[in-house]
Amino acid sequence: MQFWLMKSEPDDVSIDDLAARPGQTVPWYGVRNYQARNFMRDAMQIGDRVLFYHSGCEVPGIAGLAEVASGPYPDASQFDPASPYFDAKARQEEPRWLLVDVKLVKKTRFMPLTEMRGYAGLEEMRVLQRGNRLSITPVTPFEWQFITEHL
DNA sequence: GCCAACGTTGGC
DNA sequence: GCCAACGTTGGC
Repeated sequence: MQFWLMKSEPDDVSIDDLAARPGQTVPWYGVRNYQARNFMRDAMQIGDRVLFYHSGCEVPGIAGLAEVASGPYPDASQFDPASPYFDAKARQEEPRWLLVDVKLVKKTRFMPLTEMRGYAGLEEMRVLQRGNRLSITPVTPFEWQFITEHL
């Protein structure tokens, strides 16, 4: 079992969007970074736990807990010219971009990024490192336990 | 809106 | 294969 942090822009998909559809899975579409794609393709397992993080918004931070609900499969938005995630170089027979389904475990208390930065225990956390832009980052078991205990 | 950081592109 | 230019992310 591994742990991850996955960023979503709430204007796109928010924790409340997931909470409004209990039990349903959502495809984690739109990842267009190879490192993040490779985490989904090569490392994630069904049942892995996920910190659902709101980014690119007024108050960024952790909004809930989710879990990986599928293996990797092609992200349909890469083939859709109407989508902002369209990739003209992607081929149906050789998709570039993959995704996994995620499902909400629970909406939690909101833990702002500023609070996360205040915990000495989270100093090493990948998402808090300077210049980090990866939308999917691994979380250590210690960090997972620390955060869930403080939610 | 600004800007630091980083990834990608493309000319050579 | 190098690297400058450019685009994007994302916090502030």
